[in-house]
Parts: sequence; C-alpha cells; structure tokens
Amino acid sequence: MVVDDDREIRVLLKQFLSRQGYRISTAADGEEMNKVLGDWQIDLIILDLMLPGEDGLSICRELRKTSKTPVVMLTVMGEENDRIKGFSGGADDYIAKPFNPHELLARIKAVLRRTNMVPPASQKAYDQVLCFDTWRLDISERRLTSNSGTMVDLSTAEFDLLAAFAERPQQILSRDQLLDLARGMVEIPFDRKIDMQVSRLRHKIEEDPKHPTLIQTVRGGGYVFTAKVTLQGVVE
Amino acid sequence: MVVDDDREIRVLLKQFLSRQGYRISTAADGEEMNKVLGDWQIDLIILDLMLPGEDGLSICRELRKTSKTPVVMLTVMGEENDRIKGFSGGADDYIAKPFNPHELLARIKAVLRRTNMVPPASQKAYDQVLCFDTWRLDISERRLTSNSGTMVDLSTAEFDLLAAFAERPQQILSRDQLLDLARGMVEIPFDRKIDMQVSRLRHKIEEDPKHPTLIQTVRGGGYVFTAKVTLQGVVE
DNA sequence: AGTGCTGTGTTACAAATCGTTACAAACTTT
DNA sequence: AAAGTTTGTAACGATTTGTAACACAGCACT
Repeated sequence: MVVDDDREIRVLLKQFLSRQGYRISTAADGEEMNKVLGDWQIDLIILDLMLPGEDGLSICRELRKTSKTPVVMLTVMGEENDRIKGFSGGADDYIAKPFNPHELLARIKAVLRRTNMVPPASQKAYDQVLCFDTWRLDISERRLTSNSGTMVDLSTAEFDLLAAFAERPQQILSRDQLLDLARGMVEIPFDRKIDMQVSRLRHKIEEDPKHPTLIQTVRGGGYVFTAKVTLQGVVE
Repeated sequence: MVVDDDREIRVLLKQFLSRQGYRISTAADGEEMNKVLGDWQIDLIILDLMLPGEDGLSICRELRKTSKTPVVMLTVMGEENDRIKGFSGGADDYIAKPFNPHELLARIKAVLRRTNMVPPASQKAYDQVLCFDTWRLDISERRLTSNSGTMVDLSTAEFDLLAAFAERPQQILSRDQLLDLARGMVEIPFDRKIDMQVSRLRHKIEEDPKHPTLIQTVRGGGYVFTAKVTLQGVVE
C-alpha cells in the first residue's frame, strides 16, 4: 500500500509496482490508510513522512502498536534526522524523495525478504527483451545491442530513458512523466534535463539525429517513441 | 548483530552465522552498536561482556531500558559471577569463550524461538551453486570456478560482494545495502570502499573490466548484477 | 508574407559521480 | 620477524549530468 498525499506519486508508484507483480492499494492520509488496512491484508506500507493532518511518523508509531506490517518511509532528501526518527518510529527502511523507482523496488524486496515474505513471482518479469528498428534492448541485462550484435554504451540515464520510451511506444509522454518514469524525479519549471538527455540518446540510436524517426518531438506535449516495439521473451 | 572488540571474532561469527542464513551487522563497542541499532532492525545481539570503554554489562542494562531485543552475552570461561551478572543485566542467554560456534547457533535459535521470532529458511538454501555467464559460484564452499574448471582466487571481501550480487540479480543495490549485505558494516558519508571492491572484482570476473556487463553501475543508485543467475542445487 | 513569441535543439562548460592509481595500514602466511 | 596479501584512503582522471545561452523551428497574429 502506498500512502502519500501527492496523487501523482500514488498513481505512478501503483503503475510501476503493479508491473513488478505487486497488488497495490493507495491512500492519501492516515485515516484512509486505516480503512484500507481494515479491509485488506497488506504486506508492506510505503508511507510518506510529510502528510497533511497526522504526519507519517506518528502514523507509523500508532501502527507499530498493533501491527508488524513492514513500513518503508518516504522522506525528504537530506533529512538525516527524519531518517533516524523514521526508524525510531518503527519504520523498516526509508528512501529519500526524489527517488529512483528501481531503488525503491530493491528496498521493498529487501524489507520483504527480511520479514520472510515471499516476493511476487519471479524475476521472469525482468527477462524481457524489447526489439525495435535495428535494436535489441535487454531490460534485465541493461544492455542495448544492434541487430548485428554490437553493443552501444548507454549511461544510466540514457538507458532508463530509452527503457521508459520502449515500454510505452506510441504514447505521448510529457517531460514530467518521463522524469518520473525514468528517474523517479519531479520536474521543476522550465526544466530542460529531459531535452538534453533526449538529444544525447538520439545521437546514439537514430540513423540521422537531426531528423529523428524513433523519438519524435510533440511540440508543447513532450516526446513520443514511434518505433514499433516487439517483446521478445527469453525462453528458459 | 555481533558486538565484540575482537575483530577476528566479529568476522568469524559473521561468516559462520551468514552461512546459516542470518544477516549479520557488527560493532566494536557500545557506541557503534547504538548507531547500528538506530539504522537497522536487529533481531538479536551477541554482546561481549569485556568491551573497551563501557562494558557489556552496563551496555546491556542501558539497552534493556529501551529495547526488548534479545541478547546473548559472551563471557570468559569459568566466570560464574559474570554469568549471573549477565542475566541480571537482562541478557537472555550467555555462552563462555572459547565456544563452539554450533553451540552458539543452538542458543541463538533457542532464544529466537523463545521470543517468537522465526529463524530464516532452512540451511538447504545455502548449499547452493549459482551459475552465471561462464562462472560457477559455490556459496557454501566459498569458491568461484570458471566453466572450464579453473579456480579464481577471491579475497574474503571479493567473495562476499560477489555472493551478495549473485543472490540478488537484476536488483539495484545501493552502496549502503552492499556494505550491509556483504560486510555487515554501515556506510559513512562519501565512503568509497564498495567502489574499490567493485573495481577489483570486475578485474577478476569481467571479460572487459572497462566495459562491464556483469556488474553495471547505476549512477546515483549503486550497482546492479545484470547476469542471468541460475541456481544449481547440490544433491545431498 | 512578415513579425513576434514560444518551444525545442545544440553547444559550451561546470558540477557531480564514479573509476583508477598509488601507497599506507592492516592482516595473513611463511 | 619478514614477506606476501588484502583492504582502505586520498588524489587525480574519466565520464555523466545539469545549467545557461544562443540558434533554430513552429505557430499565431496582423
């Protein structure tokens, strides 16, 4: 369960973690959280420290009196005191916003393992290879190769951006969405980070970066990955 | 968690108990122990009675004021008074040095059972050989061999790091997590230990350490073991 | 068609992060 | 005790990422 007053975070975490095989409930505050807890068996709670009304820390403390459900606390970057307080409130782990969803996933898995709960099905979800144009993008091996077999060095940001695109072809993705999907970050006004990364990625994968065919610009809207993407599962 | 000023005991107990399926943090004195307790959920503390600075007995008494974490006290052979003092300080059990690690394990299990905590899954899970790329990693024999049968010398740290990776493939592991998983240590700010160990390990297992395919860097996130890992169980 | 405004692409450079080298300290083996 | 090995630290180099500024493209209005 994801407890955060920021609707965008709730929606995006639900989408991301659902794709990893988890079933996600969401709540905007402590009251809603307790209602969900009353109705559903919850294996782990991702709880924002800064909530309106009752804050995450006291919610966590109250929860600890009656429940052993593991808690991963979302804090504000750099607040070491909040981190320590989170643990003293009974949290099992913490992660600072802005965060990379993959790191959150790793922490969730670690916490569940620590509490002897079985992660969802397997890592098969990660054994996917996405094929487009003359490229093969291996998500679990974090590798891009051309059809002829030669590997292209992609930086962390470039790989994550390309993965976000390839997983959602033919959808216009705003800069805000791309930042969140690829980097787990929140956009600030007039932010040009994504434009820079798109330009760099185009230089690595487009035949003619000045006239891109894979990643196309939607003026005022963001970018769209227009390549036809096919999923090539790896047979075991 | 193992609290003992004797580094040898810390390392050996960590290795032995890790092989039994426990995750071990270590501390050299009470101050370090409290730091670890502030950051991590600890199920049981193995605490040496004779510590520099504040002794184990008073550490245990202080701990008992704020925590129910079970404590197994390490005492000196023949000190009946220490044994009695240990219990009066709140220890849950004691064992005299020099001790048989298997007896310590039995006492740990007994204490955990008494406090209704479930030990981790069976130790069968640890009689395992993990295969990836052209390598075979034997966890219980602590050995890495190539598919052609030649052995590679790995130092303790290198082996533990590789095991941590191979047991959690496709998951981004932060430096903090790696330090904990592989070394039972807590990261200090701007710590580069893991980076150094990763570099050394890459030189031993990667085909081209400058363009690593097994251990990949996630900038700002840590490292991820992207090799496909298969479990080859050892037939009993 | 011309003009002005807004949005995007690119370049240059600075900042941040990670990889490597060298060497010292700690540990292990002979 | 000496030699060998492992680990950690500091500093420098390499790579990645972000920012700012300028150039160019697209769109709306006249």
